[in-house]
Amino acid sequence: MQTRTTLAVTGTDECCPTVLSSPLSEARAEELAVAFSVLSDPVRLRLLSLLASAPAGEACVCELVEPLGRSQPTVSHHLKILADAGLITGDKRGRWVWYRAVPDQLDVLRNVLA
Amino acid sequence: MQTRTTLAVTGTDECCPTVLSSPLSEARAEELAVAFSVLSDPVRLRLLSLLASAPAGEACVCELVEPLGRSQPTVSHHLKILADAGLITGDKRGRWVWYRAVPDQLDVLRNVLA
DNA sequence: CTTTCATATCGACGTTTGTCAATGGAAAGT
DNA sequence: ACTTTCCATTGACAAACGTCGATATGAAAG
Repeated sequence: MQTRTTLAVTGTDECCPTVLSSPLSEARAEELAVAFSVLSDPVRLRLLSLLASAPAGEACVCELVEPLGRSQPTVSHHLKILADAGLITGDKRGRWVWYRAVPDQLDVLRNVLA
Repeated sequence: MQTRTTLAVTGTDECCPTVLSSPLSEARAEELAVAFSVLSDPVRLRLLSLLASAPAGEACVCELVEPLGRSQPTVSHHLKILADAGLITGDKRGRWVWYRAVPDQLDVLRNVLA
């Protein structure tokens, strides 16, 4: 089951509350913690950067396994986590699935740290 | 043992490589993953925001335990993790230890997500 | 229709993490 | 000195996580 859990762009009532601007609610803190936990793995960070700098901005799984030095199931596992977080998207074409980075969610997280 | 592990501001040779601008080295990815893992806990995120918006920008541990709903050892544990990451600093005055947020490291992480 | 290939899912295992009760240590009050 | 108060450390435990081998799915090729 794909549980796409993107991030709320802003808080409840204010414009752009950041981590340092106002006390986080318990729910918002939990939400942000989950978002940052997606970035707290070296394999996922390298996946993001590999996809962003891949030719045409996309790559299939078979091209990612070897440079990461992890098994194919492990790479597939991390791709799913990134996709569920809205950081990448996968497009199945023929036998291959082409993944590409989606910068929007990263921007949201970046603004939270302002 | 206090292992202060702040983050390298830039990469090896380029000016300001971000996650999406160039493929991360294995070492850099590991370094960033550790940094983001500090932010991947709701208690630590709330600690950061509570300290930032506290009167005079600082608070003692005794003022943090109750709003967080965690035990005093647990709060102390998270404060240590934040301090080791360079995100906060503690200042012992009398019987109290006053913590305050240090925004510099957050800026570094924010730039990485650009 | 069988085979082959690319990817996803499952099951299991060892490691890491968050949590608290109990304890230790330091500083101030009595 | 003795007690209190504030904070850090220790030890133990359950839950979450990263990893891989085995297997399932699904699409193209022969």
